[in-house]
Amino acid sequence: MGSIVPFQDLNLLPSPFCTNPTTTLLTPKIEPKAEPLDEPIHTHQFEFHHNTPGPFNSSSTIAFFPNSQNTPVPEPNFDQDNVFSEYYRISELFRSAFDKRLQQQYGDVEALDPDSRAIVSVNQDNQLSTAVVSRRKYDKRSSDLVRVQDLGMDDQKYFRDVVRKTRMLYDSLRIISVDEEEKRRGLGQGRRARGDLTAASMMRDNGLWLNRDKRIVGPIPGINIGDLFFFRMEMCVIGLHGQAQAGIDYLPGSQSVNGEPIATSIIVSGGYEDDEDSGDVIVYTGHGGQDKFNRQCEHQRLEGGNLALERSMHYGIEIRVIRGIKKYEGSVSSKVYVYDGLYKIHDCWFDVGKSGFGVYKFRLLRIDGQPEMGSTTLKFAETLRTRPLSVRPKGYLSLDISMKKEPMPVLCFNDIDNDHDPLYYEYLAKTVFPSFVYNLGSTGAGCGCVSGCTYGCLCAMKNGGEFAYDNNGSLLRGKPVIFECGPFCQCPPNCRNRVSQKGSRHRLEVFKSREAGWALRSLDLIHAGDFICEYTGVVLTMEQAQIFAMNGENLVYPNRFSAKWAEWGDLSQVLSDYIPPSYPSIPPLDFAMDVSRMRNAACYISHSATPNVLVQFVLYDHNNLMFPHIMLFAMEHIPPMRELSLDYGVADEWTGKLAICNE
DNA sequence: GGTCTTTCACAGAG
DNA sequence: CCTCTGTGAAAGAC
Repeated sequence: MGSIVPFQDLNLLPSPFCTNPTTTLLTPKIEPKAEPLDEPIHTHQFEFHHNTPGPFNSSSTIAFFPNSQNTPVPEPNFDQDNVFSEYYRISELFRSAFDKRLQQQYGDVEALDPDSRAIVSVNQDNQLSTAVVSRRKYDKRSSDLVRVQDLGMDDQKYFRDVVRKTRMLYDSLRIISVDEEEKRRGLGQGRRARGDLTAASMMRDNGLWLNRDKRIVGPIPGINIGDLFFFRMEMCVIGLHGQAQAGIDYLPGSQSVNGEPIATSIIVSGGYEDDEDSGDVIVYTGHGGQDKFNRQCEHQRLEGGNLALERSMHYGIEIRVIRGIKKYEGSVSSKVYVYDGLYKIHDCWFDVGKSGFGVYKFRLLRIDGQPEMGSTTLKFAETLRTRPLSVRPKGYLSLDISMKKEPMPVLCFNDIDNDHDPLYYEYLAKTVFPSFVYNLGSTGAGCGCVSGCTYGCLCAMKNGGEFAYDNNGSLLRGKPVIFECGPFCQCPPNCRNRVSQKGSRHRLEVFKSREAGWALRSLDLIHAGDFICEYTGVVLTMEQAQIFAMNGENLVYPNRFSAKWAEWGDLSQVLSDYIPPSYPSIPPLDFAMDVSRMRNAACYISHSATPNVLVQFVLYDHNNLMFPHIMLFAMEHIPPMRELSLDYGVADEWTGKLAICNE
């Protein structure tokens, strides 16, 4: 049995090597007008073991504070078979044991007197807890304050995947709903649809918002420092910040165990003139006292979020900080939000603001030992894009290894050793297929849209009656293969159905990292669904590939990439009657690619089981289904400077890295 | 449990 | 650039 983690001693940084995840239910049950916690709350700790696989694996420990102070705690007498795998069920169990309100709400819950500190006994078959869960509508946020820490690698991967899929669905819904709206009204007619709001409400109606069954203090599982968001609703959906507009998110006093509000996250967007933001130190202004033009017109009061921040300072509770940055290049919206990590509030005072009215101010200091702030990286990348040598005088081997074969430069950077390897390959901007590929199949079938393609054109029909991309060039729905307009079409080059054939729109950088060898990143932010680049090489038939393989060459086998395209734009989770458009089935791909002499930036992309890049097959310059182009799209918003990764679908022995790049 | 109020949105117009 | 406006939605307060 471990020890309970006192508030003051929290290890705030999940160690990647820690295999013993713990969740602490926080009940800041302090006597009214309590002094700061000089001594840890002394309690026994219960451990609740559960063996079924789930988000918390079998080594998980759930620790919690019993609800009051000094009564002796009986040693828990658990039946080891009473096991629950899902976190929320455990949460419900604790709630039923300690919360009389739940008993009033659900008469059939067998909740004991909270003061007895005994765990409610539950039927062997879990029927009680599932009954509670199914009856409970998660239309309101929970009042359980919880801290999740020390997640093991498996749990981190699990939550990262849940968050990624949720965000992917959100973005698909947002893009598709805007696209449908424009289809209905015509491009540029009237006010643009608020896809950010539509997507959020559809997901809420389907119970797909994350972390509503608990209020998380500290890090959100699956969210890393530096992660980007383009809409406030995006952060609501995953539970990073639950307010659609307000800057301070908090558990209200009316729901708190001791009646005091507790703040959990803030957004620093520059909406208050008295803010001072110097990165590690923030002077944050409380809310209130503004008129509708955001001008301070009266004194602020110590209530709501302001009081919550003060109470969080009192208890030493960490605050998530998200920064909003206006007009960042490449953003699909007017703002970019970046998660910058955890801060603690050190001071709170009432001050006279620039307006002459009284405002509350909070000095926050960033907690040490966290990864670099995402906003710092965003700013760094901004200068790197325009003047790379001013911030990095050493380390650049080339400012464009593509030698202008790509529309954007492909940089090459190494500041850790003398390896110049990427300079020695001929840069291949587009895959070239054997000539017979171009001769097979009907080559004359192009669309005749002389003044640009519209819905219903021949190429749209080939894609199941819709275009594969929206007007920003984002992938709408993944398909077995996408048919872009090509040389047989009459449409102009700016046609919306010619996204991937134009090459990368982002400044890519091949770089050497200590962990993964040569790798790839972007100096521009990449929006989820954006085209990144083609994966090029010299195409070999399988007969040729066998000879190459016998000579020890490592080849790329396109049919091995995991079929992540199927997850992109799959709306079956929110639309029960959603039937994916029917696609022509394509034959299994029967070729390999040699990248030992000619290659582009793509072959430096690292392997990951939770990748941020997906493969989508595309045809445009010929109609041979057996030989599509391998096109790469972003599966999530990728911040500048973050390493790109791809699921090569390779076996375990091929760990971490495509061997061909490190030969 | 409704209804009201507050809120560091968002996009487009001028 | 800025300011302003309409529409909008969540959630806390009462």
